[in-house]
Formats: sequence, C-alpha cells, structure tokens
Amino acid sequence: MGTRLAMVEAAAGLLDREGPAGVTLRAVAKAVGVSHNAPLKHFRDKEALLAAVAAAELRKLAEARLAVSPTLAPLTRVKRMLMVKMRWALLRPQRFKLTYGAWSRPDEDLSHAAHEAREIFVQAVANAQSAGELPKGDPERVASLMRAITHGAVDLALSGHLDRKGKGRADPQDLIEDLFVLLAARKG
Amino acid sequence: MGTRLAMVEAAAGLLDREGPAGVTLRAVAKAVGVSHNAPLKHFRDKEALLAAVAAAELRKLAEARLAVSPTLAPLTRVKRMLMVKMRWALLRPQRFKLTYGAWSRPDEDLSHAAHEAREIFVQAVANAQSAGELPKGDPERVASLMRAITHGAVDLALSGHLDRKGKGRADPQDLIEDLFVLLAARKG
DNA sequence: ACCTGAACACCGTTCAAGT
DNA sequence: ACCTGAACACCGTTCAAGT
Repeated sequence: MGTRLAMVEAAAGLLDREGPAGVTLRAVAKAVGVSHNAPLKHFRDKEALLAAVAAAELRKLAEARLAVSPTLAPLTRVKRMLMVKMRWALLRPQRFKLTYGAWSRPDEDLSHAAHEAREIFVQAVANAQSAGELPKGDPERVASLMRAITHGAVDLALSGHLDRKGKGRADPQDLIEDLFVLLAARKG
Repeated sequence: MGTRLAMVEAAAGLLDREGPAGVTLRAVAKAVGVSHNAPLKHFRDKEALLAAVAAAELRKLAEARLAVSPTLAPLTRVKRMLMVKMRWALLRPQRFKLTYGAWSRPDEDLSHAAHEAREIFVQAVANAQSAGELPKGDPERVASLMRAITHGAVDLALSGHLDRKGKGRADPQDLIEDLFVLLAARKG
C-alpha cells in the first residue's frame, strides 16, 4: 500500500479514536509496524505528517463537492456543498479541528488542497448568482460569508458553545438555513 | 500576588509568545520561580491550568462587553460587542484558539464564564429586537447566527483560509457588516 | 531508497519528604 | 497549606549504521 500512505491513514485513525494527544509518531510507527523513527524518513517532522492528513481531508472534501450533481438547481448545489463540509466536520470533529488548526509554517499540498476546495465552492456561488438565485456582488465575498457561518457554527457546536437544548435551539444546519432565508430576501 | 494567579498569567504570556507548544508546566514553573512540579499543587493537571487561562479570558470578554456604553443605540451596542470579541481574537489569536479549543472534560469556571459572556450578548440582541432594530424571533438564535459569523470569520482568517488579498477581499469585519446589511433588510 | 537501535533533551505526572 | 527533588514512562528528533 505504500508505507507513507499507511502512516497518513494510521495517523487519521489515531486522531479519531484518541484525539490529538494520541497521535504520536511512535504510535503511528507501531500501527504501521515499523520502528519508532521510521515516520521521519517520510515526513520531515510530526507537523508534516499532520499536514498530510489535513491535505488528504481537503482533497476528499473537494471531491465530494465535485460529486454534487450539476443538474441540481444552482442554489441547491451551493447548499449541498455547505452540507458536505458541515457533515464532515460533525462526523470527524478531530480531523476538522486539525485541518483548520494552527500550522507553524505553510504547507504546499495543504494550501493547494484548500484552494481547490474553496474554488469549487466559489464557482457554485457564482453560478447561483448568474441564475439570479443569490444577491449579486463579488462571489468570493458571498462565498466567504457562507463559509464563515458554516465554519463558525460547526466550531461553536463542537466546543459546546452553541447550547442546542432549550428554546435557543440552533444547530449548525439551522444557522445555515437562517442565512439563506436572509439571502433569499435580497436575491436578484 | 498569589502563586496561582502568577501561574495563569505566566501561562498566558508563554502562549502568546511561543504558541501552545511553549506552554509547559515546567516553563510556567520556571517563569514563576518555583520547582517544576509546583503547578500541580494548584491545578490537578495541565489542562486545568489551561482552562483557568481560558476562563480568565472569557471573564475579561464579559467585562469588556458590559463596558459597552448602554446609552448607545441598541443595534450599535450589539455590533460593538461583536467587535470586542473580534478584536480580542485577532489581537490574541492563541488565547482565542485555546479558549474555543477542545477540552477533554467540562470545567466549571470555564463553562460559567462562557455562559456569562453569552448572556450579556443575547440580552443586547433582545434589546435591539425590542427596539425594532433587528428582525423578531428567538434572540438566542439571532445571537447564535451573529456569533457563528464572527467566530467563523475570525477562525478562517487566523488559519489563512480567508484570502484577504485580491478582489475577494473579506476580512472578518467586512463579513460581519455583510450580515448586518442582510438583517437590516428584514428588520421590524 | 528505506529502515533500525541507541541516544538526547524534554515533557506530564507521581511520590515521599520537607517547612 | 505549600513546596521540593528524585523518579517514571513517554515524547520528538538526531545520528551512525545496516540492507
């Protein structure tokens, strides 16, 4: 399978099961069945391995967005693409936190994957604007607004700052829909 | 000054200057001038110290929000309170990331401080609604929408996912203002 | 090209002990 | 009540060496 890929997958699995503290180079090596320092032959340091995990997640995200049927109504496609990210983040919170976490230096692959995933979404937003289903204006900026809501709602929910219980019910999906209601009132 | 408080401040300082990796119990102890394991006499473990740092940040945030002049127009107060958080997050990114990061167990003080800060904001939103300056509806939910935008915009900006340069210019403040434009179109 | 084993400096945490 | 010093298991990373 390629030792390098096996290490990336082992790291992702450890992250899911044991959290960030559980992802050690030594545990990854053990899971793959090599000596404790073998990972450093494939990655310059621990962060490079984590960046590879994050980049792989973003590539899968981009792929899933491309798989959203192009025959759907343009605005529905935009919503579906947001849902793709929202569901991924709620299903794999540790991977989401890692991917959007703090990197001490830029990583080529990671930046590229992030750019790809973002462009796919911006294009979908531009299409919905052309179809008159979203307010006009810089598609990058409209897309940023949607991304911010989604990202913020998910992150607040994951850190327990959203308080789903009680009448203030507001899970990430509710908030995203609230934004679309506001945008619909302005469309054209 | 109280050794415990000194430890919390030392930890916050280390976090600002050297990032999460720089915050070790041993470095905190050294900064305070005690033996390497003295912090564990004040905090049950490292996470408890970090939670104390986060709780202190949220208490300061709540205080700053309370300090927003009550003579301002209700909607202006709401905006100012969001700006308080936004500016804090952009000025002290490491503290922001820590505060809303992953905690392996609930912390009494931290939860309480978060609740206080949130309530102050929700109350301001409710006031703006009563004054007809925001759309009607559950104030908790309207507040959540605003908090999600703010949180998401800041977090994306801090992780370099917002792309300020180019025409897609959208810093956190821009996005917050975009939301208010949408809300204004619906007010009453 | 890819891996191993020993070694180093560092870490969180525990424990017995001191004032 | 608060702190110390030794000790333990663990970690990332380096290095010399092996195939």
